[in-house]
Amino acid sequence: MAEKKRIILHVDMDHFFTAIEEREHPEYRGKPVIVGADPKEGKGRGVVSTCNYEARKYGVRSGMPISKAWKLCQHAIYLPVNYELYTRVSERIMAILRKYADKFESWGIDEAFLDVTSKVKDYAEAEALARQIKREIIEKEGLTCSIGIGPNKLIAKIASDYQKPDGLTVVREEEAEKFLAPLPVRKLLWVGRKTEQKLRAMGIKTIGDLARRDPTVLTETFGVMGTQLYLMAHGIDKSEVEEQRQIKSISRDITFEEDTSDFNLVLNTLERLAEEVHKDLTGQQLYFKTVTLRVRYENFETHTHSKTLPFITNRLQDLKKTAKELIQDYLKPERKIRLVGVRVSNFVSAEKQKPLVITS
DNA sequence: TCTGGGGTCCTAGGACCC
DNA sequence: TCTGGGGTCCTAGGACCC
Repeated sequence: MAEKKRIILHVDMDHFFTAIEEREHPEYRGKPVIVGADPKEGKGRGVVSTCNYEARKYGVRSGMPISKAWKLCQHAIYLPVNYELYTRVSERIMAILRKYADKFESWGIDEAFLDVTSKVKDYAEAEALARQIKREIIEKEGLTCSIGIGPNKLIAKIASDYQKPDGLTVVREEEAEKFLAPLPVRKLLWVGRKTEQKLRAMGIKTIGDLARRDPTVLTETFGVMGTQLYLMAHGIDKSEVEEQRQIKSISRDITFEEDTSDFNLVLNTLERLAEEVHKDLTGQQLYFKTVTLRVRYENFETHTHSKTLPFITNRLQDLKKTAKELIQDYLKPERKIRLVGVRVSNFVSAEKQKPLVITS
């Protein structure tokens, strides 16, 4: 017997951070709200994390430098990012979503994929299920979301973005190519600014343009990504909704308030970051082999330098010592530093490697 | 446009081993 | 002595996601 066709939902919370802030502070409603870096009267560093729809009317967008947001909308309510709060809300919402799915995959703090294949018999039932999910999130959390329904993750994701906020878009398998064709290539997963530019140079603007291209040419130009692009343009995506993804790395980095050539400050900051990474690491009961240091100079030139140890460890002293060794080459009096960061990776199961483990 | 922070995946070159 | 091929690991950089 043939496999039952999958039905996948993608749930995307509407302007999540600002929606939570508005819920906590009803007096903000109807006003432009921007969550992100401190604008400091237009001199602030960093970017907009999320903005509500009132702020978007002024041209403010997430990812935009906060100094530009300030120019566009000085009278907005500017708030710092309260991750602890958003994480708590996110965990409750994910718990709601999880129970509706055969397979569940969270995607960042405010999105999730649900494979509901065995829960519904057709798209009409899937739509009813989506309405029920939206109702429950409104009732329990007072927040709206947009949901896309499709035969795979790609279509579901693009569909959830199609009508916002509080949207619900259903795209059946037989409608998929027609639905995608007029959309700009940028809507596809993994097509960012650079790939969009490269495609545009080839005369490809819409997903339909892409679908008509010779797949071998795409593969020659983009490698593995080219094959993927061709399949996506035809609405094909075989990737599964994956329950638990394994952690591959843990990192912390920080941009200084001002670019600095104070190497004591840089080293002390690096120690602090190493301690935070270590705290996470022990919380997850992981052992690492590789340490990567990241430095960004004032001109935004960014370098990484990494070292793989000949043993696996979870010791803070190994992390600190290696990070400090790795940064030495980058401490140059004439080059001011904008950012430092440290990452651990190459995790090895402690069980398997017992004879080599060094513990504190 | 003067560009955060936490992640994943891919590529390409070189070292090293058989 | 001037030279293969396959496999794996490491390193640095870059694109992309939220």
